[in-house]
Amino acid sequence: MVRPLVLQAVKEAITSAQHAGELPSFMPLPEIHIEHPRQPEHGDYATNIALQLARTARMSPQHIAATIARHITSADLQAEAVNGFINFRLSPAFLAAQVEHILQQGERWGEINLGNGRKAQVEFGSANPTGYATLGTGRNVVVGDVLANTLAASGYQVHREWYVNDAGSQIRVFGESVFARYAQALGLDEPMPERGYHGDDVAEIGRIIAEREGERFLHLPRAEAIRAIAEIGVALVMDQIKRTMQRLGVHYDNYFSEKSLWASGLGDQMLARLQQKGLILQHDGALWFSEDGSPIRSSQSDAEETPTTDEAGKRLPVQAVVMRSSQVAPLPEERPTYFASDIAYAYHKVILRGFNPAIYVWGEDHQASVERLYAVARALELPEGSIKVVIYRFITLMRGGVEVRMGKRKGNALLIDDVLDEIGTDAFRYIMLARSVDTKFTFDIALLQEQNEKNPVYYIQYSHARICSLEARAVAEGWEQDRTASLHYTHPAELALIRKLLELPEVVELVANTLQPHHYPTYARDVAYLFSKFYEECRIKGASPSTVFARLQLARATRLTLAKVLKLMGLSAPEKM
RNA sequence: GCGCCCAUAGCUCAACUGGAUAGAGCACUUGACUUCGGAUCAAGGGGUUGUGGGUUCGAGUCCUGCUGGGCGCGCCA
Repeated sequence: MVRPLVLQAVKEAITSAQHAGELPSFMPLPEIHIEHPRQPEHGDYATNIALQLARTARMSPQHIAATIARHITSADLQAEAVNGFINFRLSPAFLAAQVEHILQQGERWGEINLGNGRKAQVEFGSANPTGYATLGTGRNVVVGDVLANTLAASGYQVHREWYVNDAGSQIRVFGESVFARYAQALGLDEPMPERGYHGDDVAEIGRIIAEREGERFLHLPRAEAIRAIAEIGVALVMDQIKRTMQRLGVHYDNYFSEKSLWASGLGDQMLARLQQKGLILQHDGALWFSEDGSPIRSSQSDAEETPTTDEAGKRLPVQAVVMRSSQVAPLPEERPTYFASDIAYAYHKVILRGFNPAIYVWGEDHQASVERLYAVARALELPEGSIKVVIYRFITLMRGGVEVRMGKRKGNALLIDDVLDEIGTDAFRYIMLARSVDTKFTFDIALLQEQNEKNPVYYIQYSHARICSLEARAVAEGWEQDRTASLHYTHPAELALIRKLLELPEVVELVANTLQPHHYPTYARDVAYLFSKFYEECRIKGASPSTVFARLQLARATRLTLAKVLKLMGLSAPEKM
């Protein structure tokens, strides 16, 4: 990576200036930021360190910048002090050497080492197994998958997991819904349950069970039949979800059952541990987790919303139910709350399996759970920073210019499979990635086909295919007469392209640190654009032997870069289109 | 009522986490190949970054008031 080299040069220059008595000693030296200036005439990298030091040094920023710039000795970096900034320009020789470096790295180009081989997990998808995977889950899955790719490219050993919420009353309601559809498929007039799941997917599952299993569940006691059918239904839903994930190009290492946390006894074990710490309290017949053991503030069902902050706006300790009372939940298996399972699950991830970080990808409807999860992490004394939650904003679905409120129970949710039928995996993934997770975006199904043809993903893939074709042609027609010439680049389009290529590891680092994958599409488009410009302005065929070689090498380095960023996004890098 | 998030070009979004003249795509206007893939390239119009204050050398970015929107605050899942 280039950035650390610049950083090192700045540090050395400051030290050198201090030895020369031209700068005072700064105790402590503030963090030095090396950034890419927006304006190309400001160079390849820049730092504002002089502006930051001006106050403590009691010198003008201009003077400090000039002093530091004077002490930059690296031959690769040309330093210039302007307006208190220090701008750096990479020498053409250095840029040429970097092209060779990229080619040497090959498929590993762009990878960095933040993890040192540590185990990391990304848990994503994890939609309730009460229906097929929907559009909202699509955003979750693609974001999670790309974060996993990024950690894998950052020196982590990455584990991908889907959490199957196969416990609780929702499964009973789902079972009742499937049972009704099953009975209807067999010609009976069975009504759907209150708050049932009305989607076509649930109806399909009812039909499948009717076909495979016949009438045998009609002869069982109702509760028993529903339990059995719920189990079969969940399995069928998960089968379909797995097929959808395969279409999306996502490979999970594990599907983790919520129920297993209680079957293994880990759930109760964790509650006992927290109880010993005095953090589990009984209240109105239910068991509560109280972050600091303070009395339960409220549980009155007719009360206003329970405040989460006090009058001064300070966050109140987290309190939440872990075990429902027998009055509310007569069935023992429906007593543990989601939150109770989350406690055991977090422990299982971080302590039993050693994932650090364990990253959760959650929709914005789970934002209230984030503070709770962090409180649990503290209570269980999980290592600081081992739990990280990414919250993404919902997708607004438009049908014919009208907003549609999607709901699994209502049965009007748009399925991933249906969208994939329309536009394919690459376009779908690109759409899901191109926006910051903090932005809610609208998905207009009427404009889908029309907009799909203009999807920037094709522009990026086209560049890749074009380079492949270019290389093949160069070989076939014997363009390269001299493969030993030293690389030399002078054309602005060449230099601009090389500079952009060199940013790849920085982009990987940025995504790894911010957990925001939308930087890849932006970057990939920039690379493709600069390549097109280079391609237009710098002819290869017919140039001098050393130029042909240098430009083909640059094209190859571009292909490696595009292939890598496409791979990070989980997109195909076609050789022909 | 309280909390989290969002508001940037006609539309969809960026802006490397406080830097220098806020950038792309789409749409619109105009131009460019008898040579490497036209799914391309070049040029142009389009902005008081919702709004009022504040912090500082410097704010789309941080704090704060307001406006509009999304989500949440349950012994739902």
